[in-house]
Amino acid sequence: MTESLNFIEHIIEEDLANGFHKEKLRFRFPPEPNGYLHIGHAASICLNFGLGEKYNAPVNLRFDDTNPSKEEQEYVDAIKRDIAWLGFSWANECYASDYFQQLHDWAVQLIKEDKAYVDQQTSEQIAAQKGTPTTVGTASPYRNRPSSESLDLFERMKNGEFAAGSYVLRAKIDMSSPNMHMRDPILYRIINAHHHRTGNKWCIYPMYDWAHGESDYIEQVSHSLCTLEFKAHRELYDWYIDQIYDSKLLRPKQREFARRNLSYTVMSKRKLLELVQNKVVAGWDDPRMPTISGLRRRGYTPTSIRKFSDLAGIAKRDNVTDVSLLEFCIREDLNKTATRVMAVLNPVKLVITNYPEGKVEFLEMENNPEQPDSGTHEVPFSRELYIEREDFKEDGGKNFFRLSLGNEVRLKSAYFIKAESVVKDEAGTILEIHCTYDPESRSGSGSEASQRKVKGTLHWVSIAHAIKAVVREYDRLFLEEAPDSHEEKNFMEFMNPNSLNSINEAYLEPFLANATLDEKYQFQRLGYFTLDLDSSDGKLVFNKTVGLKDTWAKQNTETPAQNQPKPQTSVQAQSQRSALNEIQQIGKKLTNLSGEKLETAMNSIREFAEDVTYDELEPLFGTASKKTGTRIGVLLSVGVLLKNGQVKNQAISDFIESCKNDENEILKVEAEKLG
RNA sequence: UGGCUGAUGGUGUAACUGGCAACACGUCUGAUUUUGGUUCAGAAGAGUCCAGGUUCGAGCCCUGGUCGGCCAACCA
Repeated sequence: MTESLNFIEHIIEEDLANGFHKEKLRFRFPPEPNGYLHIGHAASICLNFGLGEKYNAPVNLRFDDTNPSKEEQEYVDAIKRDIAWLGFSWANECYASDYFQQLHDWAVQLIKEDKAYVDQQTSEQIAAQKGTPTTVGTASPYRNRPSSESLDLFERMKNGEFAAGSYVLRAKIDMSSPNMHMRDPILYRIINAHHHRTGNKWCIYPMYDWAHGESDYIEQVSHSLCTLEFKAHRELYDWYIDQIYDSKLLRPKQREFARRNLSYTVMSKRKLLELVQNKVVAGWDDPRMPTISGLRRRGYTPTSIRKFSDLAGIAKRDNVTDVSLLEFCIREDLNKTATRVMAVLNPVKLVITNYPEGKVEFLEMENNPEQPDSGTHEVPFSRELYIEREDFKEDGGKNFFRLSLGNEVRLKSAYFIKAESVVKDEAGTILEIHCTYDPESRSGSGSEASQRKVKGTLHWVSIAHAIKAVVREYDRLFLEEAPDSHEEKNFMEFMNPNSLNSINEAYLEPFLANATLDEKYQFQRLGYFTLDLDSSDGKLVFNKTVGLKDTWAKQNTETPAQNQPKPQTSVQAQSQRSALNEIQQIGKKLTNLSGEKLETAMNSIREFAEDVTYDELEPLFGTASKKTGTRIGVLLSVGVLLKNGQVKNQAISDFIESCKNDENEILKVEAEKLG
């Protein structure tokens, strides 16, 4: 199979073609142990480890532990657990902190070469001298301090003689560089905190840029892949390596890709931490969190997450991937592997009046129809059952395939029943449904009666045998597709208040008394569920991973079609593009529309046209005749201009005339209107 | 006002040296079905951000724009 390559693979292939030895390929995944991994990290993990598998190259797991004030062993452990769970194994477990001595020695070398100096200004002073992206910086008064003096001060920094914040070591590069990162970046700062690995051995710690590239070099990583926001760091990354580079060794190269965003959630450790700390969620592994541990607890499988990363791909542009793709991946996996069981979440009592009281039958049910070898298990059947309240309507109507009075349905793996009557309380709520069953129709009996075709098949549990459980259903955490893309609003404002729905008394078939944390279940007709950590002996708690695809629910709710162009109604969207641009955009789609949608589109063009000047519009009179939509947009705008007092000059007349002769009906009609 | 970077169906990605814009999700039909699931068959949906240019031919090359993202932590 010849898969198409992503742009990183193209880079590697090109390097290989240019003589780079395949055996020297080496990658790394470099998390900072300051939080839990999320689905965005999974993209990076799958990229790096996937490359390792593809080229049979080692992949290191390297903890970027250069800031002890934010990092903890707990995070190190969680990160290792998550990567291993995803099914990847790293060649070496590395830590930036392993290289502290080497990094220090190289820093001393830089000072001796007059490429670094100790600064003793406040961070405010240093920031002020840094300039802005549009104005150059100014030199620190300590920039030309003799290197012997810097050497002495750096040694004393290391020995703990100075307070935190009083001294830093800076690289001497270029205070007027257009790249802010090159304006004498800080190499070392003093932090008096306990480091989770080096303890109190050090009180000076290297900054990210100084540690990262050099660590790549030490480990001889060939391709150092990171996200787009580090693009501006690349120049510095290269500068640092230049200072210590030995041409006999491999020189790492940094390349950047776009981070993966998921709709209806946030994907930054800082924001996820905020959710945890504000107790909006129960913890890093809350099943609503986009963390690997959250998804695991929710019931996602490693296969599904790797598949998702595979399908979503990797590129350089900003993106928001729809969660429906993730949901597709987990459904696909679970459909093949989940054990089918029956559970009723919102029960109503069903009495089979012609079934003997006290009788119990144990019926066979397939564990998984997708896997013929998966066997069967027994389900008890009796006179009184629970079915789903939504599965009964006294008068269902034509499109209602479930149970209604006088109507026959099949009970899954059991018998056909026909509803005869209902018992209600004073408020009209149904308390019991009374029905009769056909004794000849038992599933699997092979009888003629058992092979009848009916539209509906319902799931059920026997009341006397059912076990109770808590079932937690989850909805998206945010109501907004991209909650953190609004500059003027905090992402917390978009929280979905109903993201958790806990059902305290759901009824499960007794088979589930032996449910395990590893096993995945399909509650038939409802969705995929998995046991939660909160379960204990006698108290079962299930998480709903994802629902089954539900075309019935879709029919009932008038959800707006998702495959239509989004109406550009937001003020923000409109103000960001010029009116003319909007007209062109709408115009393009015009020839695909008809009826009401066409009217709406044409009207919005007319609205935008109010903000367009003749001078802007005129160049478009020459628009190629095959671009009919654009020409209609231009013509409509001309109409508005004329209405507002624009004089009809020769150019306009010519344009209108050419539209009249066009093949397109709309164009002709609109042109006629303008004379 | 600067530097860097990106723009391809509703969404995410492809398209090697310029050659019929492809795949997946999603959407919509129909068939099958003891899950309104699955499976199978099919459909709709893009003038590749805009305007020029080069070329027999441009998503790709050139020129000029537009719009988005990133960059001024002793964070990573």
